[in-house]
Amino acid sequence: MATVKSPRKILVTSALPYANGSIHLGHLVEYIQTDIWVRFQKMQGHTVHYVCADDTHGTPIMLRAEKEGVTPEALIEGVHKEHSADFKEFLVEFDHYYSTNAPENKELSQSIYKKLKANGKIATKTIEQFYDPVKNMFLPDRFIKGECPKCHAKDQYGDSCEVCGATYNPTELINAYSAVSGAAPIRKETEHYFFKLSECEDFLKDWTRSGTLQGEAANKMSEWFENGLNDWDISRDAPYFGFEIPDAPGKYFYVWLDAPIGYMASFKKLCRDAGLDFDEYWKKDSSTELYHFIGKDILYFHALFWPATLEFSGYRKPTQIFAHGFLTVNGEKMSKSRGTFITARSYLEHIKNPEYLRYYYAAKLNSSMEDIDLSLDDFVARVNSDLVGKYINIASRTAGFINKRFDGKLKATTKHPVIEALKGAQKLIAEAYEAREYGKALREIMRLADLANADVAEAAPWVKAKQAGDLAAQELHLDCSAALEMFRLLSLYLKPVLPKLVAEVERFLNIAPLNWGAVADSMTDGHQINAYEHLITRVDTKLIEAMTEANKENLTVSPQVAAPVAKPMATTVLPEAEYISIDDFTKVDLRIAKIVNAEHVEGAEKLLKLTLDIGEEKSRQVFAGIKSAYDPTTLVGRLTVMVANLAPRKMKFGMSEGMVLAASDENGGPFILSPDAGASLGMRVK
RNA sequence: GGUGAUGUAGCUCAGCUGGUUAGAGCACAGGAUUCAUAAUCCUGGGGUCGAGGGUUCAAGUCCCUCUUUCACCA
Repeated sequence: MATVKSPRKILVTSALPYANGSIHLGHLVEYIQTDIWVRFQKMQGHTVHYVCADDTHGTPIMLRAEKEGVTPEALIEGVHKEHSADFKEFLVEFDHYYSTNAPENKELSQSIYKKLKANGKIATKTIEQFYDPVKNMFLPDRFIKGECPKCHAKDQYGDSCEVCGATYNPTELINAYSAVSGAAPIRKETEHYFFKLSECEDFLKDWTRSGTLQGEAANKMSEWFENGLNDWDISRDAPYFGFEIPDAPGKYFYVWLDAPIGYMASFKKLCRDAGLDFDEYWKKDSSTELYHFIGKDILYFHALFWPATLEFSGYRKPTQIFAHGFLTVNGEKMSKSRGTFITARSYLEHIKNPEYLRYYYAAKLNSSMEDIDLSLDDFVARVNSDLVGKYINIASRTAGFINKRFDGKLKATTKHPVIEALKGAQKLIAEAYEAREYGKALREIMRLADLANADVAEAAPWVKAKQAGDLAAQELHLDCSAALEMFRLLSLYLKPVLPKLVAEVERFLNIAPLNWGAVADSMTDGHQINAYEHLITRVDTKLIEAMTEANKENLTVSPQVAAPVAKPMATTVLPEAEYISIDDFTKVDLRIAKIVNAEHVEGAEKLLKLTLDIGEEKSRQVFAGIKSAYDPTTLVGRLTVMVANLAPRKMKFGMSEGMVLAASDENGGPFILSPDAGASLGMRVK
């Protein structure tokens, strides 16, 4: 498969970034992963088109534009420029980078919709939704805020609580308000359009089994199948920034309907500009290949809606979906407070060289959906040791002899064991790239670089350089030429990852742009190279520190916009309406309880079963969500505080007759309470 | 709550369909070398492979239970 037989025709996409924010290090995992694959395929001599676009529609864009006092079109145009510049600097080389807000996309979206409708795959249904009576618009869940029904944290989103992690429906929020106008939302009926995904189950099950998905993704799919497929709501009511649905005034396509069609639209524009045949790539029985690189979070859209949409509107389906995991930084979710929420721009400003990051990501990437970790210490160590210490060092330590002693002319090398080993690794490396096992490819390449360095050490050119005589000179010439030939091959193998650096290597070695076929070549007798100038510098740890510091500062600076609102919250007392009376408080019967037994609950992840004695005839059984912090055996015998008059509640594992109190926040806990010495079981807490 | 992943040396990770004394890079220690932006080479220490059961002649690798971290769904 590796070397060119008949060239393949391949269309590749990366997921469309939303035009509502900047590209950050997490996004870049995917674009770098895709770009490496595309460059590798192009080096193989295949015909590859790599397209992408900004995802520009939806309520968040509309509202943000409004807030900034610009049109949505102006907003997305600015973001498009910013995104394009970021990608370019990270050497992500799209053949076309478009926008979903483009005529081609409108045309395709509407015609696909019409075909789905003609195929009986569209239904309408009247549903009830939240509506902002002041702003006169329907509200997505994310734009409804209120008090969490579980922990009563304020200002939580309509779908889940960021403080306690509870999930719920917007209807359950206490004192719900619209994040847009602040008004209390009302319920209102509206007619929506649905794609009948429920009718596509058989097709999708077949498609899933056809080798289009990674094993883990297929597992995920079967989980979804078990739950049953629901019809997909594809319409939104005006006002909405997007495309209108044909013959449905005031109804717009939901952003996720036209986003993947944006892949087609971007390619369509490329076809028009470059004279390619759109239908050859998208017609139902196309023999070309189509690959989508995505994050695992959007597998649902790409593995269910998207193939079904294509199938029932008469297009080809993706050859494969390549899902990757998320990025963590230093083992944790990217965090603004820790300074690890790093934008592409911020990286460029501080670290400058994008190829360090490309190399590090490549070293960590494989074909699975596992998350990958950017460990900043490891990043510095790895880049410095692999790239500077091993790879570039080979040229750096031998080129000087060639230039000084031999006028920059090489000696052809024959039958050198290390060069043979390097050439012999071609297949393994190509297979690893093809399978998106970049980590494996780079491990092999670095093993070969070690071999090259060991060979130079054994040849000891610096010894021969001091010896007199033709023989020593000839050997010196040969040894250093061989080292540079090794360097040429290593450069070739690294080129998909480090295109810019290798372009400089090509200039230094004075050779044509390397492609995979050049593995078989060698630099010939008398080949003239250029003077060596050092090609790469080490990463300085200080730059990393400066970057994380700067990103921390960003956070403390930017909230100033919100500060006038936020500040009074912290300093002023609660408004009177929030007070409770002493009577309210005394309704809560708090008691000192003795934990007489505590045990694990089979099948429960968070719960412990406690038996509490508060001096009643019968002890109480209480389930408490404290398993993560307490070993049951250490709890037995100690005193704590319980709510004795909480209504008993039936839980999956039995009745819970009360509640123990515990403190926690995002930094830790839960911590249960203990009374001071002297308190005894059954005492009332008041 | 359910589901899918995940846990291997100080750090970051390899270990395919179970098979000799568990590997790499970095870090660390000792030695060599000085061509190379302190890079390179050789040698070495270091792991009850998350925990406990089980299957097997044989398990990091298969099965069960528990546990860590992460994600998705409701």
